[in-house]
Amino acid sequence: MGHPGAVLKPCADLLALCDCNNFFVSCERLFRPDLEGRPVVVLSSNDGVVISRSNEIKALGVKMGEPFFRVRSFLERHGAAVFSSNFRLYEEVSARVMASLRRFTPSMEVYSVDEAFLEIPPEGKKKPGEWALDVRAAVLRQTGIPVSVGAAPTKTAAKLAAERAKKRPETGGGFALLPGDPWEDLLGEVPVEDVWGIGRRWSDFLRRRGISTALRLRDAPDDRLEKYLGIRGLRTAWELRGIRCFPIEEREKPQKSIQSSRSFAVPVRDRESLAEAVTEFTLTAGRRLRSQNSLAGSLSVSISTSRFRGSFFGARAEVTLETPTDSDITLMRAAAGALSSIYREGHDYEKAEICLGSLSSAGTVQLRLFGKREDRGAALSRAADRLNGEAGRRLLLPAALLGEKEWHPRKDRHSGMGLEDLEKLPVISAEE
DNA sequence: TCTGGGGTCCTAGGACCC
DNA sequence: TCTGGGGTCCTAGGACCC
Repeated sequence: MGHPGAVLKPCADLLALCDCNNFFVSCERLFRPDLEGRPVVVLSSNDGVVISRSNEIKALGVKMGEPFFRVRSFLERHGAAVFSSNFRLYEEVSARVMASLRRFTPSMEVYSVDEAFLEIPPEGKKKPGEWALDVRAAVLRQTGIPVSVGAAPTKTAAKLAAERAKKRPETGGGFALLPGDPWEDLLGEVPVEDVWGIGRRWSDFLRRRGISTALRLRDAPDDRLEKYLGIRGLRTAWELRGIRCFPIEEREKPQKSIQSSRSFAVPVRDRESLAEAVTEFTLTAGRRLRSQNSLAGSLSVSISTSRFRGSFFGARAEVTLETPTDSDITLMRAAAGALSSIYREGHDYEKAEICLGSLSSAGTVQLRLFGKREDRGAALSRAADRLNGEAGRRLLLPAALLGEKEWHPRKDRHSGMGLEDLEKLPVISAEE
């Protein structure tokens, strides 16, 4: 014992993971009930790779992250519906799912756009399996999104429970994994690489040492785990023993860094286009910076050519800002300076990225340090946020960014749907 | 022709200070 | 010319996640 930082707390409490099934696909199906039962995929930016798959697609053997060009004709042959990603829609639907979940729990952590950990309330602890099914039914009724709910003493175990609920129709989409025999049985069936927190490198390493299942990971010696996988790996094993090491973190913490990047639809050679892209990404990051009420203390710009063709060139420059800021004008100026310090002619650039770092709270103290000019820039940026927010698109922007750009990511198969488009909503008759 | 975008945490090693 | 221990902070890189 004596592992500092690991919270040794016997599992009197139960928590649950609620995981939306095939989330992006399910969002697209909200507007296209005719796609129920049909193969559907959603593609990444630039229609590059498959990032969400319906069950029918999974059954056809199409993998997550598969480049679209490689499966395109295969998908056509099978009559699959293909969508470009529409993150604005997915975020709106996500907010509704989370609101629906909050009614079931005193404490909840939004873990990702399609997942949340919930503390199970006292009444749910008596029959956690039934409680899980209730949650699933309510979310489906209220939002139209199918979810899987797994209940267990720890997050790592709840992940396994939710996976079981998703994969086995007989569970009805809800499953409770409680210490005892079923616990051992299930852990024995789960490949070690399917455990939350065990990725490619670690599972290869573990398998080479005969640790091929979640059960074997649970029973591996602490000193070896800590030596080879570090504290995170050790905690994962403890969680499989039913000891809670990763608590539910209810309070939403502000992000510590904010990045914005895109691959270009076509290679970019000239400095001007690259500068446009960097400016656009800076505006995107700036808006998110202000929305979480932070100031950036540093900013970095990276540019690179394709990883897949020709000889690779990449460069990165980081600048420390004189004063932490949330002014687009200051950020854009810094980004332009960083870009010109790394730009080299003669390369086919495929991607640019900007990252805001050293974030601090835009609260009390720093504001007094601001000079007048900085104040104006920040105020202007916030006014733009307000206008653009109300319009639902970018109305106010630098002239250089007006119009369609060749490098803008392709979205040939965008559904164009949003929850605010009432006229576009399909009319369906549903039985409750 | 065509291969995503956005995060977090941990650790090792170097710089620097006493 | 050779030579110590210990602490802190920072950064880069690696691992993981969705």
